[in-house]
Amino acid sequence: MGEKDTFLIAVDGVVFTIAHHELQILLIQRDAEPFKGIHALPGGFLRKEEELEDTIKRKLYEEANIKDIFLKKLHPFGKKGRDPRGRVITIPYMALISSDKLEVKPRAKATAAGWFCVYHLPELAFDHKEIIEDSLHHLRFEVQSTNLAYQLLSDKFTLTELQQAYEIILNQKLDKRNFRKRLLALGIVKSTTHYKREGAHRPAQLYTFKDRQYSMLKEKINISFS
Amino acid sequence: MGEKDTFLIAVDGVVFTIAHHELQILLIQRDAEPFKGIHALPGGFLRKEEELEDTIKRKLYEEANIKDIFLKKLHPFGKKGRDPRGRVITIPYMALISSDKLEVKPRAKATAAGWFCVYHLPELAFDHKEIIEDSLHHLRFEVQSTNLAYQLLSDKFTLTELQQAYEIILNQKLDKRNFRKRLLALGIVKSTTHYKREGAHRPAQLYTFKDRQYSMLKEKINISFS
DNA sequence: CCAAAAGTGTTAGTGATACACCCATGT
DNA sequence: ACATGGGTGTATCACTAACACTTTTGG
Repeated sequence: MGEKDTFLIAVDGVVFTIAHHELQILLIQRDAEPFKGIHALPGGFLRKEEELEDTIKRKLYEEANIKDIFLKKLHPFGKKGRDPRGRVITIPYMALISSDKLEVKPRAKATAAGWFCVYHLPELAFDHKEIIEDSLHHLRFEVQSTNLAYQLLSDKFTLTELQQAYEIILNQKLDKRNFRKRLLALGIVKSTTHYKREGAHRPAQLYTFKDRQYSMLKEKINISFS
Repeated sequence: MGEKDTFLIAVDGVVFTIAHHELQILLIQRDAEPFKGIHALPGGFLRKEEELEDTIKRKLYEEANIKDIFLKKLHPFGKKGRDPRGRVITIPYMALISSDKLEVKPRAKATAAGWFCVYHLPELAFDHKEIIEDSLHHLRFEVQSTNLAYQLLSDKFTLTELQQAYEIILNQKLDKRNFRKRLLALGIVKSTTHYKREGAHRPAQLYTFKDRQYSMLKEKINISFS
């Protein structure tokens, strides 16, 4: 077992949030070569004693002050030329966070972290653009086949807020009546007795997710043959 | 960049085929510790100058004489205790091969390779059982949302053969008439002017895939809200 | 003429889409 | 009273699911 090649392993976080009616992603600005000054996904190298998830948690905390976040491992990127320093295999983690849990004050090393609209990304280091695109597809898929959206909203929310979240992620308008019918039919939200009153209009009823636990919607992913 | 930890990276092939009316998977028998004599997925360690895909291709060729195979990268497994020799991150590749392209005569190192029904697997080394389960889910999903099945059949085939392939993968009976309607509606196969005659019954028309190129079926993966 | 697999259509039900008006509130 | 966003129902259409008999061949 001694004569085998070994490699650096990185993890990268593709952290999505919704803010200012935009689907945003967290980027840091690199403070060292290569790509110094260029934006990149937060992440870092795996350490010997660490689990993969712990690495990404540690880096998200260090670089963006984010804790307790939903993470989903995606498939690795490992092409030879992807890091000019040498061979690095990176494992992306897709993550979602509610914007009201946010308080991204970059800590310590002060690599300026910031949120960027996914449709207007700056130039990116490494193959991070590709990684982000992959994650975005994944996010869109997940949001339609799981109850993942609960990660993006606070405990209580109006159906309009939820609809907007879906619209922003999928980047398309949805029909209000059909959206509500569908949600209730799927049984992923339930109404509360509380109302949100603000502005000169009828107060909106507040809803919660029945289940704040990642779960599959009934197997709707089916090209059924019978 | 010098003081970072480095790791062994393995790739494992989860190679499916259909034979004898079973969904089978390729396993080798380990010829060294750990897990000597126990069955495991074919695979090996990434080398410095190699792309990930080249490693898995090389190992599949060495260990099972398989070439030119469809490969899909899945998410990595990297828990600390998964390999008793030390930390290894493994990247599984799901693969599919038509059983008539097969001629698995284990080469050189003569690690006895063989095909096993996925529902009757022997004891497996490492976390390979978990990896196989993940791949199987993936396979079932892909087969319903892409034209991937073309990998499993020879150039010309009868619709009954194709249906059996689906039934075996999904592990459920399908309705003949609905299956055919659906396939033709999706436009993934087309008829040829040839027939397969065998046995004392009406000859079956032979079909081919319109497109022997991995492609998505029309985005049927949709919990639609509008 | 018998056995064996191929081939083919219709109906009922369910879910998707499209669409427009009244409601409750603050100012 | 008016402006603002909240809330609701119905009709059509498309797709899914269930189901049984006739055809062609070899022996």
